[in-house]
Amino acid sequence: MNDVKAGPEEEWVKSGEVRISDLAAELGLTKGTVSRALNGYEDISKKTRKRVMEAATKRGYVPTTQARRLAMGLTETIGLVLPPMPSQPVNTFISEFIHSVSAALHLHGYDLLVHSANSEESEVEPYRRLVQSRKVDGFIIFRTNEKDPRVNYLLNEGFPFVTHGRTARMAEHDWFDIDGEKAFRDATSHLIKLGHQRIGFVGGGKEFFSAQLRLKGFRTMLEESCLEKVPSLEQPGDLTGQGGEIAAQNLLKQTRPPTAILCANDATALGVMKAARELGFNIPEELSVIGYDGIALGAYIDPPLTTLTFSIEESGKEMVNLLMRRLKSPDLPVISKLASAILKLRGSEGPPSSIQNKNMENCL
Amino acid sequence: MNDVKAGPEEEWVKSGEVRISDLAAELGLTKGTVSRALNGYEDISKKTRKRVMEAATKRGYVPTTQARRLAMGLTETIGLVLPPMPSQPVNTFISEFIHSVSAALHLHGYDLLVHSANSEESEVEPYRRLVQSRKVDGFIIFRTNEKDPRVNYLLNEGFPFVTHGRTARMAEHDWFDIDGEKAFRDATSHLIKLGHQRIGFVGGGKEFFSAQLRLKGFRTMLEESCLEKVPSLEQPGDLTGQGGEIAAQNLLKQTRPPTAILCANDATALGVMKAARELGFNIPEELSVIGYDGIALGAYIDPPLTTLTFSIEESGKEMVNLLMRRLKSPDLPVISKLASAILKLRGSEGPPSSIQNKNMENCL
DNA sequence: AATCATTTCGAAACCGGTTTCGGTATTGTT
DNA sequence: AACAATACCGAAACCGGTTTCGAAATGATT
Repeated sequence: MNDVKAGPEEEWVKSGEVRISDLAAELGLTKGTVSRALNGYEDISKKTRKRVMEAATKRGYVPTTQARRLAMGLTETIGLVLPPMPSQPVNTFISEFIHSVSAALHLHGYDLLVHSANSEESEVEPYRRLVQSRKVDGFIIFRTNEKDPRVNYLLNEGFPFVTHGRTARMAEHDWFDIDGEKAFRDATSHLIKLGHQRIGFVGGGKEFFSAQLRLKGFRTMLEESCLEKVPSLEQPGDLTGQGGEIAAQNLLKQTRPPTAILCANDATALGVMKAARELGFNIPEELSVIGYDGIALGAYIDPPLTTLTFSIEESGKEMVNLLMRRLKSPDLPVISKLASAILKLRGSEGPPSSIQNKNMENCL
Repeated sequence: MNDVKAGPEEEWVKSGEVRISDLAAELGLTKGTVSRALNGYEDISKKTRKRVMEAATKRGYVPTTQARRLAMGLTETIGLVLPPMPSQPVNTFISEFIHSVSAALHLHGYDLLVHSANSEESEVEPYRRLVQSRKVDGFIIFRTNEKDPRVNYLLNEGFPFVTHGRTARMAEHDWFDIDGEKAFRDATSHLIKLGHQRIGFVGGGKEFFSAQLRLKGFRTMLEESCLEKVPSLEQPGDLTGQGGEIAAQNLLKQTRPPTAILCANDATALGVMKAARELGFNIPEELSVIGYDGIALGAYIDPPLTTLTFSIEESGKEMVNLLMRRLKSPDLPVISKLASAILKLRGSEGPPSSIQNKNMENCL
């Protein structure tokens, strides 16, 4: 019954004011004992444990996070570094991803620290800072490059992390990814079955591993279907709408333009559609377009954009699971998980206007 | 030169391994002295300060954040709680906002803790938890309601925060907002100048203060222009595409449909455009549509969506400034900042097909 | 009843910093 | 040269928890 603080009785109602030493003094115990009682140690009698618990809830005791973490030598925090924002952000992926990662982390008692990279400094600098100041226990990395400096740094440092996307060193770290190769095989196959024979592809930057894999899926399916690979039908892009416009112009101004265009993402597809409209191509009658990402906005445009979609929520959850496993037992072998995208038909694709009905069932 | 740790010389290369006590021992000083030297106290001689600094950089010493924060009694962290995700997020606001807030906080040495609210529990629960566990020093709140439980809780608790958006208690807390009323006056005025006389409005939920203010701006300008207020032309919405579709159907199936529709946000506008297409209205010839938010994708649809836009980056910066000011001097009077949106003409509006050329210059 | 095993808790070290206080050593003054 | 003032640094408390260790109290065993 020592005075917690000079003041009226209601003082204790205010949250965040009672410390473990207050509880201990009030109960006539030491703070060590109170701590163990609260944390379920076996060497506390049922009776005193009950006393402690009741006092704790009554007084609204919540341990001070900073102190707990310092004592336990962990931060219970995961870092997520946002890449520099594109001038025209087109995708809601990031916010959905943050949302799901944060929710999943919360189930494990972890917090999410979001840091933004400014474009002037090196890509790994934010990671280095967070590691050195010991602000996080691990990282969630997304939008990996094939040769990823962030991955190199963290591997070298022996610091836990999981990537969304594969890298050249994927055998050395946990990762989660969408099977973009299969996705684009599926989409290509779908177009071929519709009767398309000249299919264009607008890719992403060479640095994005995922974009490369999507291209690979496209090529693979062309080959399996005995369609010749036409280099001029493969256009580079940059995963933006503008890039899509330019690429579409390159494709559609050719003497024999493609009857369908596959795009490495939805932003690109929107640019392609815009350019196609301006060049007088009707979609989907004269040109089929398929994107990748499943952005919700795609359902509202005319025609609605057919796209490859996947669950961002699942991505977040799975990545958190991988990371938690790694934090608990750092020496387990690396594992990975590949999820698949599904083709969401919405209307921007259809059979080509003039179906040249070659027999394509057997290749030779 | 006592052994820092048994091991080879390279041990110190690994980051995050050297503590202040290591430095102190190496220099023959106490850790208190080292700390003061590093933090610019005046009672340290130039010579030893230099010695300490050099040793610190040489050994790559970075103070452990948790310990610093515990000792100093602050978290240097700001909390941002994400509202439950809509099933069809169409807006990139959140990710841009997080990005700018995070970057601005970083300039002040603060971190951003992102927490996601799950929809089952009370809206204030995440805030309560973060306050009680002392994980943050303040909050950034966005998407305020007129009567906002979060604001009530934090005001009652005396905990620092800034809102993006006004509330019923805006006189009691710092806030930043976009002048949605003026924005919608401008947009309405623009439509009236184009010759529109029957203008529809699709609002947001009644709980969103901002949506109410936008409606108010719409009504004000109608009144100033001597256009009669037609209740059936004001439709409620929910800030989603679906809500926009339904509202548009209600508007366009009327015997005298509006020639233009103002939407409380871009998602709504997309739904309106979709419904209009399906009902056979050409945009902008037969129906003008204007949205609010300035989403980048609006530029890629057909026709490109005219919208009211504002700088999300500025919003983030300003809010951080307000919050930092509050943290530094808690007793300063509350201040607020109102920024304005600008009308970005992209093509989804134009003069009505049949201009009834009433003289509207003078009201009476 | 003496001995041993268990249960239960207190004492104290520790996590890695910051900050206050006081004591030398040095400088300045006359 | 004696004394006061100042510069500089060490010692120790502190932030608020966790965890180890050992001792006292209790219970079980023979």
